[in-house]
Amino acid sequence: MDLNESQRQAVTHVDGPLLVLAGAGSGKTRVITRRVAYLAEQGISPHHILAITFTNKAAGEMRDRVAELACPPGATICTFHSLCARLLRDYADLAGLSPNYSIYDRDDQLKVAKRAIEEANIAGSNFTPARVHGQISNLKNELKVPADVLDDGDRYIRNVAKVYGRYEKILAANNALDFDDLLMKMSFLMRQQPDVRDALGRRFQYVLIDEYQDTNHAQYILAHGIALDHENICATGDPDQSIYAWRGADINNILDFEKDYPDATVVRLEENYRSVQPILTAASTLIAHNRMRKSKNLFTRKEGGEAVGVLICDDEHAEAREIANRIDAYRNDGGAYGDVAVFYRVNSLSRVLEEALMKKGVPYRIARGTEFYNRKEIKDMLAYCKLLVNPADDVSCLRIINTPSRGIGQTSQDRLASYAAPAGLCILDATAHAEAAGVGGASLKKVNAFAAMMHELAADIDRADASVSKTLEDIFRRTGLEESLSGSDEDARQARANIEELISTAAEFDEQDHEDSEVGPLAAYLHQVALVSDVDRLEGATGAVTFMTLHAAKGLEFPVVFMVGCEEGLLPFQRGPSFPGMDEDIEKTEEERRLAFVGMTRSQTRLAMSCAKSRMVRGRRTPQAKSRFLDELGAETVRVEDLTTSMAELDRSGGFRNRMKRARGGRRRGGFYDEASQREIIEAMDDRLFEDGHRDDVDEPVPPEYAYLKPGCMVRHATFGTGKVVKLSQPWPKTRATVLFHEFGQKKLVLAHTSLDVLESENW
DNA sequence: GGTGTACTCATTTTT
DNA sequence: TGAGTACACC
Repeated sequence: MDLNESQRQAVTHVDGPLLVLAGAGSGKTRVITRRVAYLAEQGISPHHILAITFTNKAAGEMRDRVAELACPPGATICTFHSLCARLLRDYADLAGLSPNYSIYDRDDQLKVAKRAIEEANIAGSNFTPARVHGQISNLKNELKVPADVLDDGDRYIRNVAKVYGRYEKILAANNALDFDDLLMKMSFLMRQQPDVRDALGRRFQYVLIDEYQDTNHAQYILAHGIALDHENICATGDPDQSIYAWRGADINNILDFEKDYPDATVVRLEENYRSVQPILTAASTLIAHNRMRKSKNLFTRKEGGEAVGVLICDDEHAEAREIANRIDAYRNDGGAYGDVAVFYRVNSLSRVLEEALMKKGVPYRIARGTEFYNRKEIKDMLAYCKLLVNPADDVSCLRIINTPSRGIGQTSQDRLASYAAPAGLCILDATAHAEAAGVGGASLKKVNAFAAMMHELAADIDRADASVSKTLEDIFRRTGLEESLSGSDEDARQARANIEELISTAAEFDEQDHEDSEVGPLAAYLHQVALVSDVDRLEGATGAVTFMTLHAAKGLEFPVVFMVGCEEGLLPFQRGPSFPGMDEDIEKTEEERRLAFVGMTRSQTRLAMSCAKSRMVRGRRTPQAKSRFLDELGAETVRVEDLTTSMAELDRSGGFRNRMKRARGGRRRGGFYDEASQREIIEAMDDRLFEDGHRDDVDEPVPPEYAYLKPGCMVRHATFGTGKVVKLSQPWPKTRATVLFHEFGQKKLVLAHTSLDVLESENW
């Protein structure tokens, strides 16, 4: 067997609780997949095996790898959320739900939170939907209902409890669940219905949970509930990689596993197959500074390897330039761009890096979860589906009642809503009583037409032969979405392509068999889609440098890694001011240290960590101190390179910036061009500034970079990346431009909000 | 529905 | 600084 001794031990352990403490890069995934196959070889029906992961991506990979091991199919390999979604459909009656419930995504959840705040009549900057929703989410993860915190000592929490109560009422009225509900309702169901728990225990006789260090309380209860009788529970994870406490993950779940199961077998996977010695030593030395952990002795047999670089730079621009140069050099030495990753603590650090790489012509990609399913046209389509499956879903109803616009304006919507509420109707029902609701004139006809259309669509779905893809096609055509997107502009083209893609994923879904008899295929499809984000898309070698946050890096590996912004305040992250001697939250700092550890242990052969002595933070140049973590790496395996020059500060704070600023009437941004290209721009444009760039209406020169913004220019936007200007909505001076971005289709950008950098223009 | 402007707020985000 | 948003106005 191609396993080391401890891996073998973990794989071949069959009955009873097992804790696998899997160090970074120790072959954990291999152990889990082999273990599933091994259990099957021992004559255990795969039907009785449940493997739970945190992401669909991980679940998919595990399924593939188990299949490769010639394991008979039938094991349940899925995420906590998808497991619960399925069980709640099966047990809908017992859970007091209707199985066609909608699953609300983050946007929908925030809409509900917003309404709940309004209804609870609580205002204040502490009560933003996002914030309150976060609190509610945490409470749900702890399996707390509003009543549990209604008498809390903290007034803020008491108010949150009020909103939480309203929030739950709204969800219930819409027959909808949020992500946390899936876990919470299922936990409650198991608690209240011993029969359900027994049945699940009998069905899933072997339970495996991956990334156990990131489980929250609800997930803990679920896993242990299922395993209550047989105790065949195998938890794998690494406490040193627990980085989601802020989202409710409880590191004590893994630290206390042996208390929960005193008989547990504990296996430590300590041989690292990923990193060279200096990287592993530095990372281990760093993490040894944490007190809340199980000590581990990671080792590697990989010989050699360079010392970990610690780069000290003048500022973020110097840092970015240095990294760009090194990536360039690596490539010239025969390396591939795709080998390289750059990690940062916060997304905002990516900008300067992007600029530097772009200037060097180094291709890069940013790993963000900007999902396919977040696009407007996709969400519109799915909202129609949700509404058809679940007419009570007012959030979806309001989303599409006037999309595409069909003359049902805010007023009519309000009338329908206020008619529906006291009558206990949903809004879709209310459209059948539009006249009674006070909708009159032209709007009345429009509402009636909408009601009739939805009625017809619903009737068609009920026909037995309706496949999901066919339903989607019908919706696209008959709701007028197709017509509204029939234009020839890039926006519409992209939207149509996206919808085609959606329909083909639905066709794939149609191909699979689903035993789900509780609900129709459309409902099952919606539940699946709601729980899929496409981080899966970040795959394969692309020949580009990869940028991502430290959080996003978990589970990945790269030959070459740069970690930027290793400065106090950024890593460890701290909001607000701090000073020596100030009380610190040790647990938070330890999580930050784990985050640094995760980042470092992603790298296979080369690792450089950089810091800058000064950095722009929220529009202010701020002196930065290097991260304490850099001092905790141990001196032997680290090579410090001081790249600071006394000249640098002078260059940038010098007269040129001010000149730019004055030329721009004291507004707009700066800091993108290096001095040489800035001079070039100014010189090229000095005599044309008046002609092209002077605003007649305002006695103020136009910012030079915008004066030359024309169709064909390459531009860069902080959120969307680089793109090409398709058109300006009117000739300059203007405030809006349409830009074609490779990944995001066409976006209208408001230049008055200073969101663009012009990269190159034929006019220069 | 498009446009301009004034305001406020600023981690990480597997589902 | 800069981006999203709320709102007023056409």
